[in-house]
Amino acid sequence: MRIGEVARQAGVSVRALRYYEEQDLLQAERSSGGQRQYPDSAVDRVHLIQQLFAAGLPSRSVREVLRCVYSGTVSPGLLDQLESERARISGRINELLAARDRLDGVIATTRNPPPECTHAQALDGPALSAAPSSTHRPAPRTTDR
Amino acid sequence: MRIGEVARQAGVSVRALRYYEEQDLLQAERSSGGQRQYPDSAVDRVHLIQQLFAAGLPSRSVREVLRCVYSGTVSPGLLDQLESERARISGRINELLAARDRLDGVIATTRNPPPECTHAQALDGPALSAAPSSTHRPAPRTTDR
DNA sequence: CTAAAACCTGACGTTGGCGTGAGGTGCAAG
DNA sequence: CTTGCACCTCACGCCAACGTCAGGTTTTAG
Repeated sequence: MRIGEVARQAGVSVRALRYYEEQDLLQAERSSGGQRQYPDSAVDRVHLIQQLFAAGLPSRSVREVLRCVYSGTVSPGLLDQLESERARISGRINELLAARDRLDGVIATTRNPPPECTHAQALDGPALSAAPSSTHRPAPRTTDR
Repeated sequence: MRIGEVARQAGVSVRALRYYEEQDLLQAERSSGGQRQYPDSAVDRVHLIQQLFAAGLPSRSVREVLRCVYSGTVSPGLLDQLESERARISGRINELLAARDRLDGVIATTRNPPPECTHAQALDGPALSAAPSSTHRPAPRTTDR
């Protein structure tokens, strides 16, 4: 399989695949003419890479995870690193949930403005239902299992 | 209130506050000597800005949201834009949930490697329980309400 | 055999939210 | 007055995952 086909099947750009090789995330054989040759499994591997990138892992971490998954060897300290990555992801999810709730408040306010805003404009504080609380959110619902 | 105090209370850098002004997200009066003067409400406003940035909104969108929230005026098309931002956030959350599940699979495999990997190394496909499916994930649980 | 895809290797550009000096000013205290 | 800290305005640096152009080679279709 050549690079263009892998790119199509995996839904990424050719440039991305070359970048993955440069970052040592995805190896390829070379044909006599110097062109990259991939096994079919490369497509799945690229999917995994994409998901890990989507999770916000840096390429260094992705590299280690890939080594672990595809070789069965466990480098020391990797587990701790994975756990901390997991924690970061959970934290990020909670951030996004909070932000989405906040945005929902704004949307609701926008959709039907409350009477207190119909006549009074340019309040110097946010008196809308989007309600920025003074110090700290109560951390409504978490997602950490 | 001067810039350093706002920065401390809001937990951001002075540089960030100046950047917000440059991006027209946070205005400030100036003292006779040219120093920025903020009302107390600026701290909450900065919190809101931070949350919107955390949600991945670009500064242009943040600017519009702020105008809406703090003035009560609804610019045309803003609602659609907010909805699409919300959708993006939800999509991002689902990506992260999927990635976290994937990572959990890797972690489980790492913690106690399955027998099939104890003797066979260098499988050309991922036969581990992290299990990259061939084409498309079934989109397990969504978070869009 | 030839033209057109598809591929190759550099190498520079992009994007955003700031970090980080450099070099100068405002302001309250001693 | 002068020390010293907080503040000011440029303006370049950064990081990551590629996009993109340039200029040349390999492979494939006819």
